[in-house]
This record gives sequence, structure tokens and C-alpha cells, in this order.
Amino acid sequence: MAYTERVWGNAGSPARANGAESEDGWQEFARSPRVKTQRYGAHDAIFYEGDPAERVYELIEGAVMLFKLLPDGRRQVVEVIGPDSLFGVVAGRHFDCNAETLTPSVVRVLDRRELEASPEFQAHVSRCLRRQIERLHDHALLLGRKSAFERVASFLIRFVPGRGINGCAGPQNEKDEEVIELAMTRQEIADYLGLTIETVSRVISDLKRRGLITIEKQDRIRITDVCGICHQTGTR
Amino acid sequence: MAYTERVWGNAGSPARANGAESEDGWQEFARSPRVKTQRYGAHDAIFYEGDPAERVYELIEGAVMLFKLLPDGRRQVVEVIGPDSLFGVVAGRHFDCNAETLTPSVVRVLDRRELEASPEFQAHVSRCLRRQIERLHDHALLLGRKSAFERVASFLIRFVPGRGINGCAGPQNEKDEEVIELAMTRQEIADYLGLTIETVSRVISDLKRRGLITIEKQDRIRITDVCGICHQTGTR
DNA sequence: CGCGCCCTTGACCAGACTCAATATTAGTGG
DNA sequence: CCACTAATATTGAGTCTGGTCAAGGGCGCG
Repeated sequence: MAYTERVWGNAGSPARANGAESEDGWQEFARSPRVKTQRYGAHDAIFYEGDPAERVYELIEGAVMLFKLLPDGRRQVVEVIGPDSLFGVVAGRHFDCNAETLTPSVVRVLDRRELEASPEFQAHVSRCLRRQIERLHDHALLLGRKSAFERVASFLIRFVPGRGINGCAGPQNEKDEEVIELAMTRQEIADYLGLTIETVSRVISDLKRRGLITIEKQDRIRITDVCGICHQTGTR
Repeated sequence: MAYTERVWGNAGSPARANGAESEDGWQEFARSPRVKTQRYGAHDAIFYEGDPAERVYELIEGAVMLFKLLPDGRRQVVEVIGPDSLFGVVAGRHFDCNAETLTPSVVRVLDRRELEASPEFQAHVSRCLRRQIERLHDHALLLGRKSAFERVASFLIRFVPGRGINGCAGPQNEKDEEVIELAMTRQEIADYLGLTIETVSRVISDLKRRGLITIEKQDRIRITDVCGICHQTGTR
């Protein structure tokens, strides 16, 4: 299970280096006896769209995807959640999407009412939601305006910590390489990027042909030229 | 300016009928002397991507769009904001997108630090953000999986209060009609729906040809068959 | 009345989808 | 360890939706 450790670790986010907003209260709350920890296998459903939203979830370890379905079966993965993120926090009384694990995961399950009644923890929730919104904005840009190549390149670069983001440091070593674990099938990637499985496959093959990546396993990819991939994202 | 009144009023959201979470504290805060009200004309910039995010904005009246740009000029409108919504609430130190008015607007400008230091108002922020996330999820589904027709139909139905949503009441009168004010140019609609201006125009013309809508003015549309449009959204 | 901006329409093109065949991988049991 | 199977991924050929480029129309405003 160790292979999921760094995956979806929200490489690009400013994360919790924000000293101004203390996390102490949250940590204390999270350890209270009312909070239980749940383990899931890979590809387990956590909740469904329309279920009463009485709980709030925090991912401790692993990866979870949120997706929506159209009546004819089309699926859109709206978010992929990494560790230390909340999910299932909705405005209304029912979940607006489905949640399913990608990898075996550890999830903290919190009572929604209890959480909402605790003003001191709203800060934590708020910070999580704001990060989430920024990621959703990026994703809207990807879905609305990027080509298939740009979508896949943007997807790959997400897995490389500190690269492909605003203050990208550039290559750190001689070799600008990185091995990444997608932890998603081609179908899941396609549904996340708003493409078909065939298009995803073709783009990946093409990147391979052009020497930018090599496939070590179906979902383990060695990016042999991180900068090269980055220049395919459309963002720079 | 009255014509913007109901537009983008977030017809489909559960809104603030939630008695459990009091709005009193928020209202009080909003009236404090530190909070100023700003007026903008149509198509005025409010802030730019990358600007230091020292303020938080609440739209009182009008309509605002948030958009991102790619270096080559491609634009994606990531959100359209209606009255009683917050915007410019980010996790990091800089805005992640641009904000521009669509119509003449009244905006409440709040100091970010002050807001974050007030636990009693985090509840308000949190509620706004959660609604925002649900709308972004819907939009990801639209951008990732819907056809041009479905996108435009989904866009149009947003303007009809109580219709096209989960608990849709169906037609209330004999005539299933509604006149809506888009308050957006074709280009803005295209950038919102991830299409080109020409495609938007063609779809609208086609809906007109099929007798589902009539154009009263470029951005005033009479939907002559709301149910008919609704069945084009892909959602049912 | 005329100018400029936005919108519409048409013809053509291309990127991504569909359908179908084949290849590869992961998993199972001998 | 290998053979077999089922699931997943790749590749190819052909189609189609939506994009591009270009021309024309309509509306608002000076």
C-alpha cells in the first residue's frame, strides 16, 4: 500500500504552510471519540449521489475520486482527492456526487452536525474548501479549453511535486526524470479529463514515441523529460 | 439596471432557507464600518489573476464572471456569480483567476484578514463555498461530458427559477414559457461553455428553428417550451 | 445616415469519437 | 512456473462534432 503514499499529494498547492491559521483545534477535534476511522479497499464506494449527507469525510491515506453520472451512463470524474483533504462537504441535504476509492484508503468519518456546530473548526473546513475551489477552477480551464495532449500532460505533471506550478523550480538534477504512480485506470483518467479511453491511450503512446515518457507498468510512468511534458500543458 | 435582478439568482440552489445556520452574525458584520460598498459598471475588472488577495468580495447586485486565461489567449469563464455570493475567497496569497462584471454591479468589499479572524463568520463563508463547489461540480460535468446542444440548453435552463433542477415542478401554467436575460455576449457564453462563438450562435439558431425559443433581443430570449429545452440538457 | 461592433451563416477542416480488431497485463489454478 | 482467462490497454479505419476562416447581416449609437 506504500505506493500510494505520495500520489495525489496535492503537489501544487500552498498546503498548510500557513502559520497564521492554526491547526491545533482541528487536530484535537479529529482525535475526539466521536470521530471514527474507516478503511476501504480499492474501488470501494464511499457514498452515492443523492444519499443523505449526514457525514463529512477526511482522507487520511490513499486516493478517492468524486464523480457524476448522466442518465445515459456518461461519467465525469469531478475531483480526485488526495490525503489531508475533506470531501462530502455539501451545502444541501444530499451528496451531489458519488465517492469511490481509487486505492486502498483510510478515511476519517465525521458527524456533519457536530462539525457545523463547532465554529473553531470552520476555519479548517474553509481552508480545505478554498483549496478545492482553486483546483476546480484549474480543472474547468482544462476541460473547457485544453486539447487532449494538453489535458494528459497537465494530468501527468500533477504527480511531480513542485513542478508544473506557478513558481516551478525547474529541473533539480542532471536528469529531469520522475517516476509516477497514476493509481487510475485509463477509463478513470479519461473520465477525469473529459476524453475517451482511446484518446488517452493514443496520447500516452505518442508521448512515449516522442521520448518524453516510458511506461514501466500500466499505471507507473517514468517521465523522462519533466520540462518537456510541462511545455505540453498549454499553461506556459 | 433592474433587468439584472433575477438573473443569475442561483435558481437551482437550496439557498438560504436553512434555518439551522443563522445569518445574524454575518449581517451584522457586513454592516460594520470597515466594510465598504463599491459600484462597478458593466465589463469592469474587479481583480486580476495573480493580484495579492487581501480582500474578499460579496456580490450584492448584478453579475460577475470569474475567468482564467492561457498564455495564447484562450479564455475559460470558470464561474458566473449571482447576488449573495462570495468571490475572491482563495487559499493562497494571490487570486487564482480574474473577476469582471457582466452588468453594472454592487459589491461589498471585505478585509480578508478581518474576515478570517472572525470565527462566527466562517459559517457564512463555508456555506457559500459549499454551494460554489456544487456548482463547479455541475459545470465540470457540463464541460467534460455534454454536447454543444446540451451545454447551451443547460445554460438557458439555469435562468428559469425552479426548473431543470432535481425537484423540478414541471410547467406551472398553460404556456410553458419564460423570458430570460442572458446579460452575456455570445463570446462570454462561449468561453463559459467551453465552445466557440460560432457554435453557440448555431445552436441558438437551431433551437429557434425548432420552435423552442425566440430571440427578443440579442441577449433576451423567450423560451417558448421550457420542458423541451430541459429535455435537451442531457440531465434527464 | 453611417460607422463599428457583435452576431449569424456557410464552406471547409481537423481533432476527438466510434466501432472493431488485436495486444498486453494481471490474476487464477493446475 | 506455466497455461489459460478475463480484464484492460493499444491500434487502426472511418465518421462526426465542433473548430477555423471568411463573408455578410443587423443593431445601436453618434
